[in-house]
Amino acid sequence: MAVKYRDIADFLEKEITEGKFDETNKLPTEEELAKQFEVSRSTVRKAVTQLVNRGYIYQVQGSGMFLRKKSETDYINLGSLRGLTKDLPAKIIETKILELHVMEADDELARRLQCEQGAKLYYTKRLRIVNEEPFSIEISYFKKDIVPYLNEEIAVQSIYTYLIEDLKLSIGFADKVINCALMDEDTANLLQLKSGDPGLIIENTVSLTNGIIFELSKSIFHFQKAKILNRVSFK
Amino acid sequence: MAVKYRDIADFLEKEITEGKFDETNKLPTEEELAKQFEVSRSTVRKAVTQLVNRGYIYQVQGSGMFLRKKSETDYINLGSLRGLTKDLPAKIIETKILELHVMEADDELARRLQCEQGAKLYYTKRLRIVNEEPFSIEISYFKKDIVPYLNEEIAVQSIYTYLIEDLKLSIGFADKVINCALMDEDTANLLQLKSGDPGLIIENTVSLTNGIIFELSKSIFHFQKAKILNRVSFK
DNA sequence: AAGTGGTCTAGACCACCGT
DNA sequence: CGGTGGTCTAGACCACTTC
Repeated sequence: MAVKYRDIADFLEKEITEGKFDETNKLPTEEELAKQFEVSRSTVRKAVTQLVNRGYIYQVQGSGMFLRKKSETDYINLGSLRGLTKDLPAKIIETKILELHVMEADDELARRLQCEQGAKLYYTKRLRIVNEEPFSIEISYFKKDIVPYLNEEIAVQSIYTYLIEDLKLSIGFADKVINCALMDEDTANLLQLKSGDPGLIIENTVSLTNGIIFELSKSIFHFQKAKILNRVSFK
Repeated sequence: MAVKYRDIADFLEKEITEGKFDETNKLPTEEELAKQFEVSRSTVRKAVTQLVNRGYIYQVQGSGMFLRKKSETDYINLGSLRGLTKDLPAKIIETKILELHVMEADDELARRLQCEQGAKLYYTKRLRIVNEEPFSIEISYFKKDIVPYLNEEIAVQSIYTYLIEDLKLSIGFADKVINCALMDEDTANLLQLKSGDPGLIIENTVSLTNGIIFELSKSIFHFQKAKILNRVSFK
């Protein structure tokens, strides 16, 4: 059930964000952590690797494990599944459902979702509002055979929390394409911008751990309000 | 010197990109690879993890290791250090040096580079040209105590190749912030766009493995020509 | 020289997929 | 049930930093 290295990583992540190591700016040694959690050094190293990949720490051979500078909040985190609520914890997030219904995949959608033409999909278009100002528009398509049910109550909150905790889906990987384009009038109006203003766009193709694509989404962000953060480790 | 798991990862990466596994769409089992490379299964798993993180494959417990759909070329790869030449292999890349000189860090730069005010920096501003059309403008600051020498000949080619292969720097991690903003007239002109057109921007703070920041950069991309790709694995 | 992370091994056992 | 990836251990030795 519980996996040790992930538990340890989550535990340490919490300690880090709570500032437990801020004085020294350093984590205990691997050996000390192994003793503390009563696991082998290999398991500690696996946990620590998670923290490196999540962007919290870096390791220096011969020296130790150090905290990375805390990232400012208010960035959209590209490398996580967490969604706006967690990315912008200090803000008030609201969601307005503009559309939500079942439809059939056309040519294009079938190709991009790797499914049959005519396959049933949930379609939703949502307006995300941050601190009472329009922030982004999110258009998503979910394969209905994988996400058999979706309603407004769920879509107003975090769809991903529902997918993971209720439907027990295990998300495997995603392709994210980021670009910038001029918006049409409808989109601009929703974001309280002018037709012809640009939007910052993330297109997302998400697969389960077994490799099956289950979601396609397109998020259009208010270009003056959204910044995307990506923390990379090379190793 | 050579590290086994990295050699194996690089070797397999090459085989994958050359299409060696395209028929089956599947890699050999971990055990088979261990036998082939004459290493332990743990070492194979470490190599394979690299390929997962690089976005080439995904693993399914109980089933095997499968190729991810090849990403279209023509995307800027966010997760790598490779630079335009490798990201856009089918294109002709040219670089025009607009500025290159040593300067001193002001307040703001000192803060962002975590160095003394007045510390010497290399400053360079380059125009990147793809298939004979302006593609992006890249402004970089390098700490001179870490990058003691830089000239036009180097800056016209891949600065990172120089840093890694000649200066033997080992890059540790980076913070990348992506956003979209309207360009001033100078920048727009360089990209053959109109003042007020948007630019797709990546701001990059790069550290060595020992945690010391050595570069700050800002790349402004032609909004109609650039797309950024990020492949994420959740595990 | 001592401390600390990095690589690698050999092996045990578990969890999941497909037949 | 056999095949294959996932977790975990105990220990050896190496590479780098720090003093």
